[in-house]
Amino acid sequence: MQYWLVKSEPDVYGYDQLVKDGRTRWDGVRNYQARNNLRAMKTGDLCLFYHSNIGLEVVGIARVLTEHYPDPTADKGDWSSVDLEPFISFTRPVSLQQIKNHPALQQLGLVRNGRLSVMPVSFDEFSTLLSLGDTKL
DNA sequence: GCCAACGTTGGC
DNA sequence: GCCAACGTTGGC
Repeated sequence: MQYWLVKSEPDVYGYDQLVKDGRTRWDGVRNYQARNNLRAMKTGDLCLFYHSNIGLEVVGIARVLTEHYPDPTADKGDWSSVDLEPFISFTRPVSLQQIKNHPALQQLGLVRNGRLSVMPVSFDEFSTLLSLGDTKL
């Protein structure tokens, strides 16, 4: 089981929308590093769901439903998508400020490379974020 | 709205 | 293969 963090702008596609839809295709990724991370996802992996631009907080967790397949929204190039479903909503969202201030989260991709939209997260980081979110699995 | 950080493109 | 120019992302 691997852990990830995915970013989305909530005015484009927020966690609430994922809950409403029940599942969604995570497409439109056009960055090689992020794409390679998508390709490494396995069914059942858990993704922390971060709201960028607006909110700036981790709001919940999504679950990987399918392994990667060609991104149908890409008319050229070699891009991939996976499908996600909502898994659990955080009792309390975890702000970027909290993350930046937390000693155990300094290695998080979100802190180190603010522009990467799909990144791996260690089990320890995942656990830390879960407890900051006042949430249990 | 600004700007820093990063990725991509294209000329040489 | 290098690097300057440009575009995009995302926090502030």
